[in-house]
This record gives sequence, structure tokens and C-alpha cells, in this order.
Amino acid sequence: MSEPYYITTAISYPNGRPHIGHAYEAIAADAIARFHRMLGRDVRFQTGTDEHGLKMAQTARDRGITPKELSDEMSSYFKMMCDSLDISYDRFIRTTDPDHKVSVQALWRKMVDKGDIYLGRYEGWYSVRDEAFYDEKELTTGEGGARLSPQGTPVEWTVEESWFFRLSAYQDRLLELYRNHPEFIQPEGRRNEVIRFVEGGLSDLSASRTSFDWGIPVPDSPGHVMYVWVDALTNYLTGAGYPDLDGALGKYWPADVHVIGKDIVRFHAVYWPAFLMSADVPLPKQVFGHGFLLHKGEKMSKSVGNVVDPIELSAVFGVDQLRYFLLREVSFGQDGSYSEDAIVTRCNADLANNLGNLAQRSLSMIAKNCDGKVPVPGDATEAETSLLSGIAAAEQAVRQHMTGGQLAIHSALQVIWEQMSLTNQYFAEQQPWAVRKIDPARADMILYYTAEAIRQLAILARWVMPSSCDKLLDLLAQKPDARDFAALSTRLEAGKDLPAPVPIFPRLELASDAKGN
RNA sequence: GGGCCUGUAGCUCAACGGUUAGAGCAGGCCGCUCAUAACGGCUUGGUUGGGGGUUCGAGUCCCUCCGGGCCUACCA
Repeated sequence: MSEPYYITTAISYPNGRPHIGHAYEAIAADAIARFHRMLGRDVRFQTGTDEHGLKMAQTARDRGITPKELSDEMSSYFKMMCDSLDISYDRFIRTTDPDHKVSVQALWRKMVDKGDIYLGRYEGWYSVRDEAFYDEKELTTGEGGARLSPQGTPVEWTVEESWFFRLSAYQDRLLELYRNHPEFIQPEGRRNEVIRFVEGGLSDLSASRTSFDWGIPVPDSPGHVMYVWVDALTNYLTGAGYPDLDGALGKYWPADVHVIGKDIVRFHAVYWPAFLMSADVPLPKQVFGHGFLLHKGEKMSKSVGNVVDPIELSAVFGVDQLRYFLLREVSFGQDGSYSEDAIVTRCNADLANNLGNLAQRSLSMIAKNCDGKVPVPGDATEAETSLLSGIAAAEQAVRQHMTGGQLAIHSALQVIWEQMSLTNQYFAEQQPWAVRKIDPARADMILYYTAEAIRQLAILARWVMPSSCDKLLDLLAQKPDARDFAALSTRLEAGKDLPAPVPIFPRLELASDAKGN
């Protein structure tokens, strides 16, 4: 069996509908997962929802339904988003899944056995109305000097019993991990921040709550439910069959990469490895903190009203168009900016004009002049040789960008699209439409090599735009099992019947009411 | 308060301390007609945020100022 590859996204907290940021993370992780599948790896890709906690319980109460009913509904929106964006998850995990409870409680017991869990007190300013603790500096002073929460509700100093995790004991081992495995936290900037944070000293972590009950119960401790991060992070292990890592799914652990947003790097790069060290579970190989998507350079927020529904966007511009745009336009790891305007510009230039039109013009020439069959290649000249060797070199560059620990998705795409431009150049220089009049065999040959280049380019881009590239490969009569990187070296078969060509990437237009958005 | 990152052509970004700072998109001109008014060629455009310094040589290193962003911290 081929080498396992386990990749996860963060699980989303479904107290609202999914937004473009959720879509971005899912798309990026999906592309990486598909890339490794095309490389022949045995890929396991997991995403899902994190459903416990106070907020969900409150919202459910407000709506007069049970937390489970609420999370069933909300989780389904996230699953629907994944399905409509062609996210090829192997499991959509929910923290309310029965096996997750088993997994979390097993991990907890291991940490208890290690002596890393102890009973203590969690103290702070607590608002009964908000059911939340607030930091001193968040408070405001109301009438008569009363302390108020940011929501204006009264707070009182509250002492709550809580189980604590002995995080402080892991400072040295964590620093050693970061030192010995620079690739553990990526990108580089995030790594530096985490190191400085840990160097500054670690406090023990409150690991249970008694103020609400919508969560996974702490074993043998009535009234206590698991703190959110113990619960949520463990989903990655649950997906590998924990506590039975010798089972069918155990081969996927340790995970190759957790793809997450930069805001939760600390939980994944500090708490998570500490929990695992405590429980004697091998550590994941990498935590990759991607950047945020900004709308025209500004943060998205409900109050500004620039929160965009990814499903709507993909319905307007196309799923693969959205996928391509996000992965090509944003430097993976950096923050990125998007706008409908930018999507249209980028997709028209790269997809409709460069790739789509190239395919359409060459394939329709084959349809008209070659009886709809793959023409005979003949003996390649310098032009054809360098065309294909350029693409072969690009494939190597793409592999390096995607497997070098950097996950430079945008660079990989850039390299592929350079080859598309070169193929357009080849086609224009060779002028098969003119050559046909004086040397039909040579014209056939030009069309053959152009089609072959398109076949290879479609394979190279397929992990980013699965359905469009599959359509393109359909037009080249390629079988489903001839679409991975291994198939790059098997040339088009002359004489094979091709279906009538159809345009794959239509030109996009900005909806008039969306101009400038 | 401490620390990190960043500011390069209208836009998005490249440039091991080394020849006249590059590319894509956008703009302009020309060509072509096979194609989704697409493609190809040529081209306009930057005192690399300001100032100072190190160096034979600085976008690249150092200092400082200005403008963004982020992490972190119990100064009222």
C-alpha cells in the first residue's frame, strides 16, 4: 500500500453560517489533499465542526431548541458548503460524534495517568447573564462604581472549581520540538511568534468547566465538561481511530499537516503537542497557519456588512474559478485580498483566455481538420521538444513547491500557468492554420503536440480545479485512471476519437449591480 | 512597554550584497484570424516610503523617521 498522508482543516465553530474564510481553508486543504492523491499517496482528509460550548448552548436556549438540534442544523451548513465546493473530505467529523467522546475521554485518562491533571480553582470576573469570564481590562465601570462586562452586564469575582492541565511542565520539551523541527510550525513568522510566547513562560491550563454542561463529560468528575481545546483538538486523533491507533485508521497518525488559520496557531502549536506528549502519542508533523482573506483590503465583519457567502460566490463565478482564484491570488500563509472584480480579472486572464481559449482553438482545429481524431505526431522538432521539456521541468518545480514543507500553492500555480503561456506562444508561432495549406502533416503534428501539452497541463492543474480539468481530459478522451501525475509520461494516442470540443472556461462578467464589489 | 513583519511600476508580487530593479494584470501601438473581441510581438510606466551610514558596490546590511499589519505585556 502506498504511503499514508493525513491532512486536516480546523473544525469550524458553527454558531453562524460558513463564510469565505471557512471556504478558503477547506479549499486550500482540499487542493493539498488532492495533490497528494495524484502523487499516489494514500490520503486521509478530514474536516468538520466543533459543536460544544457555551455559545451553542445559549443560542439553542434562545431559539428554544436543544443544543444537539441546533448543532445538527448548523453543522449541516458547513457540510453543504464542503460538498458544493468539491471538498474531497474522507470524513466530516463532528465533536458530537460518539467515537469522538470515546477518543477525548481516553486522551484525558492518559493525561491523568501521567499526573498532568489536577484539581484547582479558576478565578475571574464572571457575568452570570453572559455565562462568561472576563479579563480585568475588559471591564467598564458603571453607576456607583459597579463593574460591568463589555456587554454592560454585572460581573462578580467568581471562583470555580476546574481541572488543570500541567502545561507549564512542557515548556522545555516544546522549545526543543520547535528547535529540532523548524518545519513543525509554518510559515516562519508564526513559528517565531510561538517560540517567543513559549519562552515567556507557560501557565497551567484550565481544562474543564462547570458553568455549562454542553460538552464532553470529564471522566469520573460529575459536573465537569471538557474545556473546548481538549475537546476540539482531539478530533484529529479521533479521525485516526484513537484510542485504537493499531486499528484500520491508525496508519494515518501522526498527521502530516494541520491546516489552520493564523489565529489558532498557538492552540495547535503549543497546547496540542503538549497534550500529545502527556498522553504519549506521536506528534503531528506540521501545523500550517494560513492567513486571512480580506475584502478589498479590509477585514470582514458582520457590522461592516462585507461578509460573503462562499456558496453564492461559487454559484456566480463557478466553483473551480473560485478555487483557482483563492489559491492563485493569495500567497499561501499570507493574508490575501479578494473582490469580485479581482476574481473576474484573474479568471478571465488565466482561465478563459489562457487555458480555455487555447484548448478551444486547438481542439476545434482538430475536430475540423483531423476528422475528430488525435492526429499523428510525426518527428518532433526543436520547438516541440522544448515545449514538452518545459512542462516536465514545471512538474518538478510544482512538486518542490508543494512538498518542500512550505506549501507554496500560489507558486506552484504560477509555474503551471507559465507553461500555458508558452504553449499559447508555441501555437501562435507555429501557425497551424497557415501551415495546413502547404504542409498538412506538419500542421497535424503541431496540433498533436498542442493537445499533448494541454493534456499534461490539465493534469498538473487538476488538484486545484478538479471538475474543469476532468472536463478538459474528457475532451482528450482520457480514461479516469489516466489523470494522475503518473500519467504525465503516457502520451496521447494518435488516431483516438475525440468528442466534439466545448468551451470549458467561459468569460466572466461583473454583475452590473455588483460593480466595484 | 517589549518583540516580529511589512512598505518596490496604476494593481498583485519577484529580485544568493553585485552588470541598464524584473514578471503578470491593467494601459498604448502593431500583427494574426485557428479561437471564448480570445492569441502573439513591441511598448509606456519605478529617485525600490523619507533621511543618514557601512561597503569597491545596497531594494538587499546598520541607524533613524513616517505609514501599514501582527504577536505579547498586570505601567494609571
